[in-house]
Amino acid sequence: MVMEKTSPLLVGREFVRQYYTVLNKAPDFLHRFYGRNSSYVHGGLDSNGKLAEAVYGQTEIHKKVMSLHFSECHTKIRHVDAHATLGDGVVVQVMGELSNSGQPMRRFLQTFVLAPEGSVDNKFYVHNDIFRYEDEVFGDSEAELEEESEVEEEEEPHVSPEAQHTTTHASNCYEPHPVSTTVDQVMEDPAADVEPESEPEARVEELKEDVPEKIPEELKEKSPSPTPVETAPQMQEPPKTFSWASVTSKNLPLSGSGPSSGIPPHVVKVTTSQPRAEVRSEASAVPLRPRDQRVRDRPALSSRGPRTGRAESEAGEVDRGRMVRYPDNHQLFVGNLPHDISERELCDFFMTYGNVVELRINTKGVGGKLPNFGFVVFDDSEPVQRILGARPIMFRGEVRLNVEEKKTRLVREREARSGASDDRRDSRRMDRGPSGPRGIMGSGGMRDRDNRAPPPRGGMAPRSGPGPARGPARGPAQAETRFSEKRR
DNA sequence: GTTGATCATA
Repeated sequence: MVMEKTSPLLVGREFVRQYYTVLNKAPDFLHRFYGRNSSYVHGGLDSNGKLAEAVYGQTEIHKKVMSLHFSECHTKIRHVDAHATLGDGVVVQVMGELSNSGQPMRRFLQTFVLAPEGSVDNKFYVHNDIFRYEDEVFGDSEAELEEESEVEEEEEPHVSPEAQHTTTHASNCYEPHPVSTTVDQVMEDPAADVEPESEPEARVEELKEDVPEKIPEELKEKSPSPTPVETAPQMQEPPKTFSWASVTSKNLPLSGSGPSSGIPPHVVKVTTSQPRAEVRSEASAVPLRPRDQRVRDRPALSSRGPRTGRAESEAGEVDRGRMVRYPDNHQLFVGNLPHDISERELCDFFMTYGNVVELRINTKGVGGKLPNFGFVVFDDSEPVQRILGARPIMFRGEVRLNVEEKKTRLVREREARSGASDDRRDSRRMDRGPSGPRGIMGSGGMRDRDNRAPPPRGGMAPRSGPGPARGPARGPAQAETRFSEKRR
């Protein structure tokens, strides 16, 4: 399982997040995901009542998109499949429901073929985009509906068992929550005002990665590890900014190349994670090193994970086999857990801070004590820092979780010997202050070349308690946004 | 109250 990072599934999920976010927030930029030879069809019937045909090329796609008048387009993603395909591409199939302009949700099936951008690894653009509404294909007469419903039931078991599990679980931990882009507040970020630029083709390059960046916060979560940025009070604002590009790119080695020149489309970069050394030739992944300079060593991420397994297994297999360990700084020790907590609940809780790659609640103490601590592993150290900085972390609004960066035995011993408490305090102090002298957390590093800094991410605690948390109250909001979809 | 287990090896 695992290796989400490098896997096509990861790529697909990230893409999905970005795509639907753009669709919701800035549909006029949607065309940037495409290239000159891309194909696009988005449901609809032509004058003869037949399914609409595709249009080709970014310019036509842009026109088409505009003609569809996306507005307040909300999407609920029910399932995402992503496989590596020919030419180092990734084929992504999305099943979900979409509502445009306040209309009722309609089920759809959308398939994307993401092709490597070419000049730079890990960058992709949408080469094909096929979207169909279920009702347009199957019809929606009542009779049919009934049948459908029956079918559904039957089918669901089919699909669902797996799909749902995946989703469920996944949705808890890994799945992109349906990007219901309802992000309101969040959007306040500058990004929101994406300037409507025009000339797609012309500017694509510039914008390429911009759009995504500005997008919703959900995407942001993955922002690359923050470059040490001082985050002032703002940090608390909308948290994560991130772009597909950045996300993916965050670990990219090559990212250096800023602009991918030459290629038109809004390119999506994907990151896969792997340790630096591995330059891979294998199918998908490419690991890498974040562009951020602060990256020093990045151990590879491993692929195992308890629950994640399933979800990831679909795609993760590519890298399977490779074992890697998660760096300690990607791991968060969580103590003072309520005894009745489940991994799932914990996962839901921490997902709002970043991508949870693995999570375990220690059950060791079974012999008498109940488990009250666990580890949450993220795909980056940044969420860990943010969490530490957001202490106190209140869970269920009442329990203050004891979150700390995972300590190795050695460290603990050392601390024990030399006044650990002091150390600990110090560390906390530092962590906390986003505004502190060295805000480490931050917003990071998004890669914007334009310097549009992503809004600091900060607010974190999904449910920040009363505490003086430095976490502004936004945390909750954010969390809610995400959770809302997931839970459904 | 409290910091795991896992892989395979030069």
